[in-house]
Order: sequence, then structure tokens, then C-alpha cells
Amino acid sequence: MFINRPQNFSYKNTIYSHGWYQLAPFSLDEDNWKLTYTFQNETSKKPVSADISETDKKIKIQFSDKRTSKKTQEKIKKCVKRIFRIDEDLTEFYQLIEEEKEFTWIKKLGAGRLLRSPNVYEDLVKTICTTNCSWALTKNMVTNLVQKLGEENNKGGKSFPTAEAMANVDVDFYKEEIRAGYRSEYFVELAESVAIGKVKPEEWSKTDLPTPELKKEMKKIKGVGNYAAENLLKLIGRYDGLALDSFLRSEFYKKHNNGKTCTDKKIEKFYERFGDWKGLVMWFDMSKRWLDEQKN
DNA sequence: GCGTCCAGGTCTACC
DNA sequence: GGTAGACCTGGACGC
Repeated sequence: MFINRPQNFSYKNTIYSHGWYQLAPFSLDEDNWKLTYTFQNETSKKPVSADISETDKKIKIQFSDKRTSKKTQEKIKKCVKRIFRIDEDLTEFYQLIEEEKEFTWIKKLGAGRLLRSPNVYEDLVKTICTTNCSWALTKNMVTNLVQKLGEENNKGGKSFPTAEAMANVDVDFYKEEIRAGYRSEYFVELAESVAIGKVKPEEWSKTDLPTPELKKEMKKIKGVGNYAAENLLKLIGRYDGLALDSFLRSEFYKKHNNGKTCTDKKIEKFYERFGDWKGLVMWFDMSKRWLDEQKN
């Protein structure tokens, strides 16, 4: 199964856009540039693993189970499009940065798209796992969630757990098995709220709510503060927040402030001219060094 | 081996 | 609305 690649799209630089590709159920074979993901499957409950790779003009999806139904294949194709943001229109973003020499590399390298999960709920849980801890611990928590609560297929692939599966375990499980620490209570509350339909993260992608109001909605969820909400907004395609975290701040100090610390207001002022796209501009401005270090 | 620091922050109480 | 202090984990670091 194939998907057409959009203009200004780099398969590799989209995978490397941020750390999400390192989080289960994603796994990346860098020698063959094969991104594997195990998708939830509502119809049979048995998840489906798929290898994603690129050809000259297309993105290729290969299913580990050849008996995967056409209907499921089509659903997974839709998910892959979401993961790579195939249908996202970045024309305005590229036009905006074209006027600034410092940022023209983004378009040239086909960067600009942030890898994401097949659904908002997974991005939400993973974002909470990034708060107040090292990246190693984030990976550990997410791996535990997938290994201990995800469904397994006959190839050994495990999917990210559903809200229902996450709601079926208690706080002690999150503390002892997931090693989520103080986040454990947040996960129980969140999973229960999503499972009964009280909180609907998937609606966030479709709502017409202005960003500040949507951000307020997101921050009602325990464990979601300013950084987490703005990170989620970026993942659903709203880039008017910077999602400042310790990584972005320290990179900004090094690159634009002679290594000295400064206020968040100063950082915000620097990117103000990019309006609704400032969050995306800042992310790629700060992560250029990281992209340069990856295999290209 | 042990203690301390801190990392892709948030929450609550208090002012 | 702004701020201080508590909150879990685990790797890095110094001793």
C-alpha cells in the first residue's frame, strides 16, 4: 500500500523532527530506514504491525500480517497520514520563513512536519510522560505502558493501550509497574475520563475554539500545564505557542543570547514576528543542530 | 557505594 | 497573577 508524498516533504527529517520516533510502539531501523508501528485494531482487537518506508515518490506501508482486511488497511493508511501530517498545508509557513535566510534550510531539507501518534489521546499521555523527568525516564514509562497494558498480536507487536485498558488498572499499578511516580493519579483520572467520554481529546483536532480557550480546556487535565498544553497544540497543528521547556530555553540561550539566561518574555519577543507559526519556527530553529547530527 | 543534582514541569497553597 | 515548595524517577556526577 502506498501514499503519495507531498511537496517539500522529507521522510527522514519528519521522523527525526523530535523524539517521538524513539517512543513505543514506534521503532526505527536506521540502517534500512524502516519505521515500524503497531496499530490498535478496533475490529478484531488484535493489533496490526506495519513497516513504513519510502520509495522515490511515495511512502510505502507493509503489513506484518498479510491477512489484514482491506478495511483495516485503509484505516491504517489514514493513521500513517496523520503520523506524517501528509495532508497538513504548510505553504504559509514556508512563505513566511522564505524571507529569512536563517530559516530557509527548513524548506530545503523538507523539514517542518512534527511526527505524531495516530491519535490525540496517545500524544496526550506521551506528553505527560515527558514532564519533569529525563528523556530516558520518558522512554521507560512509555515502554512500560505499551508492554504491560498494550494488546499483543501474533508477531509479538504490542499497541499503545486504549483509555479503557489504562482505566482498568489502579494508581499502585502505575507507580509500581509503569514507574510513573506522582503522575500515576493523573493517568488513572485521565484514562477514566476518556473511557467514559467525559474528556474527548480527539475533538481537539476538529474544534473551532480559539487557541487560548482550547489551551484552557487542555490544562483542566491534571498533569497538563503550560508546556504540555502548548506541545499538544503543536501536535494538533496549532503553532502559536512556543511550548518552552528546559531544552528549548537552554538552546535559545546558546544560540541567541550569548549563552546567558533570559526571561521567557524575551524568547517570545524574538519569535513574535512569525505570528501563528512561531512555535514551529522556534522548534526547528532550536533543533537544527540535532537534525544536522542525524544521518541524512 | 553513597549523596546530590536535575531533567523536554505541574500542582497547591499562599500572598 | 505571581511565587515557593513539594512531588517521583533514575542517570550522571563528584567524592
